[in-house]
Amino acid sequence: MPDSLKSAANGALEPFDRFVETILSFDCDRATRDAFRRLAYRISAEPGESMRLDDSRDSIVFMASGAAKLVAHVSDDRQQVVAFHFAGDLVSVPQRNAHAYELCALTHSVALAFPAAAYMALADAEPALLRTMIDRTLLALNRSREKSVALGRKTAPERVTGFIASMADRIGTREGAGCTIRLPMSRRDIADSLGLTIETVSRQFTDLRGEGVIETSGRSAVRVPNLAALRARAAGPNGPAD
Amino acid sequence: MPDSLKSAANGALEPFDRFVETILSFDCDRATRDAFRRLAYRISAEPGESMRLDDSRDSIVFMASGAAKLVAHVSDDRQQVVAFHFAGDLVSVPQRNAHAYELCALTHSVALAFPAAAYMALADAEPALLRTMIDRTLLALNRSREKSVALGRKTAPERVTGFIASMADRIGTREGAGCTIRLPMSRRDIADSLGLTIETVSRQFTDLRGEGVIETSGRSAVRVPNLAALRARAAGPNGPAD
DNA sequence: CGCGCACTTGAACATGGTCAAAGGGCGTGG
DNA sequence: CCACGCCCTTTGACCATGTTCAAGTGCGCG
Repeated sequence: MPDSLKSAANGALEPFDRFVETILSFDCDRATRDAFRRLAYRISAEPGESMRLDDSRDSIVFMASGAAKLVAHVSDDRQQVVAFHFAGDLVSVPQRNAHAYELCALTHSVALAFPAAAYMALADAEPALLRTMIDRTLLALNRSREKSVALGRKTAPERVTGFIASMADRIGTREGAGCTIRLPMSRRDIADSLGLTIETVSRQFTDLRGEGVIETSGRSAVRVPNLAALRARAAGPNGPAD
Repeated sequence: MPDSLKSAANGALEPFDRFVETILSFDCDRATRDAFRRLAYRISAEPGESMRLDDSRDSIVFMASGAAKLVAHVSDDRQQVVAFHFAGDLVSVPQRNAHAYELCALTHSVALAFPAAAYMALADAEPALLRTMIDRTLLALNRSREKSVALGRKTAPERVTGFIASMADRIGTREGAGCTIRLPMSRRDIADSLGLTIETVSRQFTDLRGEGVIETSGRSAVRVPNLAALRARAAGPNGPAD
């Protein structure tokens, strides 16, 4: 498949153009932009495929299109999805150390990868970009903290409800008081993200369906008739924590 | 207690001097340094006390001395310790939103707090500082991800062993192949950090003691005769994940 | 020195996991 | 276009890890 066709599917934009538009959206001088272009390498991956990164050093990955999961491998039969990422996201993937991290495509994805050290060296010349990096890293940190709270202190029903609410915010399409979501990840991915098993996730979906909080059609489509009702359930039986 | 005495206990260094030494350790011009000094407000807290931050906006807190826990409150009877922080750490504390976050002293602590937005505005003039901020935020992100892995996919024995190994690295004093740790946090704090109950944590300590992996004296002193043996246990029965 | 609170220990219980099997979406090939 | 079949998902029954509830122990502060 020629690149021209692929970029047409992505809104007629080359991955690097999308990167410039999303990340270098300040007054970035031409030389710097070209330096980033030379540093970047293009990655595309099909569903289930791992994004081939240089795992001998930290990487920074810009998701030009698609959806991916960042997975930490604990042992052969245990893995934890640390985060989900979608088009426009900037993902920091650490060099393999204590746990092996892997960025794995959920749908057909195109991304740009950079060696983190060289990327940061370039960014040093552009304070505006450094600010963007901080803001995005802080966003990732806050999401990660919220995940810790869920994994450490929430029940299975709360985790699943919270997950659906979060996906509604990130990739749902609003419809009045409700929302429709096309989930790109499998029940296993959801389970590995929430620290549960596929069976438990499935049972929670069934319960939510029974209570009319969600409707499903097929494996991936979820409709939330009333977002407020969903969020109320996600906070637990006592309501919001303040 | 006059400030002069307190700073003497902290190695004869005022909190702000410690901040300059640790964070503004690049060639920072005088005007900027003074601007940071005017922006900072000094906080000191005794064990169990919450650090009084302006919770209407994000804060950046520099721990000049002591130890603290960053706690997310889920409901009255459920809380999650999101991170522990020690002298020299820079903590990003979000404005209260979904969950109420609180930075709470474990030992007598002195800190400098800044409104995050104003702090970042000042930092914009100093790329070297922005880099420091990114590096430290990434460190926090990686620690948070590792916590997610532990909370989502590790057993109680693995979590407790991993916790002790982590504390050995951060605040332990090496002694040949071993290490001695003075834990500033209670069993409850450990439990709230690991997503367990105090009883489970206590039982794990008892087991580790029985197997000779740790020795304890009093409530807070832990000696690890062999750090390698501890780390081997922390990785789980299958050994490291690669 | 003695009191209180943190910690430890024990026994019953529950949430979610494991094991097993049936059902159904969705891609493939006819 | 429809039928087949794989594999993801759902459902059910049993089980285990960690929680809950309850009682005892001892560290450390006043």
